[in-house]
Amino acid sequence: MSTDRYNARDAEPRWQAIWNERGIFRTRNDDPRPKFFVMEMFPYPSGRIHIGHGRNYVMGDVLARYKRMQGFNVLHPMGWDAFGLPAENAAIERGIHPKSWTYENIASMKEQLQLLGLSLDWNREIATCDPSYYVEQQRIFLDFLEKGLAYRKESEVNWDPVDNTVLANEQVIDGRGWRSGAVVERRKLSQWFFRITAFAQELLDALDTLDRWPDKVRLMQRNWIGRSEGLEVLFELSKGAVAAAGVPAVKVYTTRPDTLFGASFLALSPDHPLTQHLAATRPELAAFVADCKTGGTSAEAIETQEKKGFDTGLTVVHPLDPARTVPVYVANFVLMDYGTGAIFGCPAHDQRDLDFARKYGLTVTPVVLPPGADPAAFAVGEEAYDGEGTLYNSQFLDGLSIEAAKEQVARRLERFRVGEQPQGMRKVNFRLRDWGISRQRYWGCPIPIIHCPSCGPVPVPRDQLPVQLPDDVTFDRPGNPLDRAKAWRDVPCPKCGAPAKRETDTMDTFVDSSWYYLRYASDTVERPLDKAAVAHWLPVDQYIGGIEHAILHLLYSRFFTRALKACDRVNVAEPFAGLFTQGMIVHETYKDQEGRWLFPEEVKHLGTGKAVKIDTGEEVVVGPPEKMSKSKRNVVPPEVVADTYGVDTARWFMLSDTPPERDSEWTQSGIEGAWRFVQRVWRQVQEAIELGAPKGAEKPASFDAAATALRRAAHGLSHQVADDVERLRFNVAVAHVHEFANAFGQAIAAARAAAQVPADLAFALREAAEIVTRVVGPMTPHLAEECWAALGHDTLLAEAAWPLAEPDLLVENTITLPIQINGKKRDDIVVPREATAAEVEAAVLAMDSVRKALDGKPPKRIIVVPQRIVNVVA
RNA sequence: GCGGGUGUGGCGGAACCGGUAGACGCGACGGACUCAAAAUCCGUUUCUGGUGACAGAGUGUCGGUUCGAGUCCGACCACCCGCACCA
Repeated sequence: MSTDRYNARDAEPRWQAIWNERGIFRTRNDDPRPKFFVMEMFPYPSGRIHIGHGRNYVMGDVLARYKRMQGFNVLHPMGWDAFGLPAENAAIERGIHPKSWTYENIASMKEQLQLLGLSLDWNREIATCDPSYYVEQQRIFLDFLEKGLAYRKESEVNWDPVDNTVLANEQVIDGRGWRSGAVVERRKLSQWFFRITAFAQELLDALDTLDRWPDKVRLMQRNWIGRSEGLEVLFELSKGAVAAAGVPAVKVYTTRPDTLFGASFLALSPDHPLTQHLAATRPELAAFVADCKTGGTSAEAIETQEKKGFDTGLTVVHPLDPARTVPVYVANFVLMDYGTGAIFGCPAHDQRDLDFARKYGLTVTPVVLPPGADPAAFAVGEEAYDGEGTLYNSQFLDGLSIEAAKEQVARRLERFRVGEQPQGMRKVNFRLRDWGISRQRYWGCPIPIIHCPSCGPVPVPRDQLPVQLPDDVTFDRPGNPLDRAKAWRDVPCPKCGAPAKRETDTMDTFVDSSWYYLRYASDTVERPLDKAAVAHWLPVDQYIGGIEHAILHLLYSRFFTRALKACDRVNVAEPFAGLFTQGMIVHETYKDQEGRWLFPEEVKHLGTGKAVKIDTGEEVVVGPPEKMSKSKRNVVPPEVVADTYGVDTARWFMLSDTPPERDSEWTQSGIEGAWRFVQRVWRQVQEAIELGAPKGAEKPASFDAAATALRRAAHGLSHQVADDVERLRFNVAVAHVHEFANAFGQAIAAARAAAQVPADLAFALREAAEIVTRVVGPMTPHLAEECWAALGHDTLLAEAAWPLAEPDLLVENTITLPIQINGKKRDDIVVPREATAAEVEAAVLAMDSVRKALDGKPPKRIIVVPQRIVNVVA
């Protein structure tokens, strides 16, 4: 018996060097084979990576290697999402220039990634902070500008009044600036926007075509786009109020016109023109509006703040009942950029309106009666009723369903006139807002615009692109260094030549990641966005990344391809045909008695669930598994795993046990189990070489039961693992390989026990070794190369074909059916595969156990599900 | 606050379209090999009762549909993710 261990530390670098030398993962655009484009979401170069980062790259790599074996021309690229806030924070905190910080991180992360043995085409590597990348992004911006897909408008930012700087949402903590601690204000700035709303309907409709996306992601996008059909309704101001308001009517948007008779107030956004008009002469309202401006701009901050209102004293006339008037409030929860910036409140049927009405003592009139409720007794307490029902308390709507009432109200108000306008207008609204891309920061793609006092914003002429970031900047003061970079900023207007200033805002980093997959398609720097290459490679066949990008990144990318298509730059609308969202790797956390975080390598587990610090023996507090993070020290560096067990072990472990879409826990015992299995595969292949037939031996004419069982197991393995990998069920693929190894082990033991190995078994052993080596190839590629070479091949396994299963070996001739009596399993029966339901029924009724259960009586019912189950109802 | 998800043995999890719950692995226990150990191999391992054959219970909780529910429906509980300037 060969007792040699598989030496990963020797084999892994050796095979990686050979793959590199032969350039086998380099992809050519003119390769005639069918294409397969697989990519993982590119990383932000934050520093060192930990093993938690590796999971999605390994999953993508398994698929890439598998598809290569299936004969595809695979594109599997990698790049760096290299612009962003952390680089500037490093500059502020440690005085390192964002550029050198970023490129140093890229260098070390690249080294770590290469360690994982990923079959990437590094020739197509990109970094979004590189001018050769962002020059094209600036061209795209100008294309969008020409097509009206980019424009400028006012929009609010988080403003830190002490540091005099704009804050990101994550820099606002409990409504205060993270560095200054000052209460944050919302302040308006003129900013650039991409008109994603122009595609709102199309982005919504096309979700139905994305059948290889998770349903939950499509649902999240659908809700985010938030299409609603409603009615815009004009509320005329009461006679005495028109003068004060300066306008004859207020327009509100509602999706529930059926509840109009339940209206008890109108609420205006603090930013509504009428609010602004009134506040100009009423200091107490101005103060209320100013108060509404404190706190962050995030939806979470706005929606969780206390609901507050201000009674303007004005009233409006009810559109369907001129005898009634309704008070007008200003409320902090009404958003100016959704609908018309004004709503009517129907407290009985909307929880937020109800809370507001209770707080300010407004009437609550139910107008929708739940099915079966008594109209005399039904009342709304602390919970609004938003279910189905019948209209009442609503004059001409009484007795109608909600849908019918909506229709009646719309028809009637469309006929009414307020001045020249119809009082009601049907309107489709989207929750989706245009995408604000301006960032008041240095480390991002410069927006190629020059602001001229007389010509306004002027595009930078295309022959002057890229507008490169100046290197000579300082981070010693808060604010955007580009505002202070005079030599860079002050330029003549391209139109009139007068002194002008560059746009100092840079682009949102989501812009960078909205088209990088298109850049990968091109194999030349000269044409970073190459229409023909995009037509060849897109859509991405399989995109793999975290669920945290379910909405923004993926929606922005879907918008980008459409916008680029409108500019005639590409021909593809949907960028990602297949999407997979993988879970994170989590790890236990450890704290010593003083509450300091400890690294896993400082801790030793005792059998009892307790753990101690290795050097002191002090007991350690073991916390639940959490996302790996530097701050909690629950990280495992890939180098350490590679040095101790080898990369293939780490890859195998990452694919094992946990379904890939779920969070997976990294454990020491798990990695040791993976290491044992890697060794087991190696040993079994060695033994099969020793006991089996030589390479190229002739196939025997027949196989006995033992040899056939092994052949069934091996051929079944290749069939099942292919299916598992296609469906990205890597944990099940791993289980199938384990199952095979158990069968392989028995066959090897049988061969070893025989005086002389029979020819059919010898052939089957050899065949099994050849099959399992190729099947594990995508998952443990270095081990597989080593086995492949040991089997006598002088080709690379990475370039071998997937083993084709013989169909005859995949079907069983007999089937074991479970027998249930009254839904409980009581027995089994073995029947021929092609037995009819009637034959099965007869056989079942003849069984002792069934006869006993029936006790001489005929069964009430008997259900035979062919090839599945039999249920006898006694 | 709004939107989305997850929940199965001691642990990670499997179970296809409603059809044998617990595949496979980890851990634990027992055995073989060994002078011994490591490594390896074999066996047992959901819970309760029983020496045993076996019986009963069991997929977060409560209820429903069905011949049959981890799977479908309703209500609830716990935890996780996103919310437009983190990436």
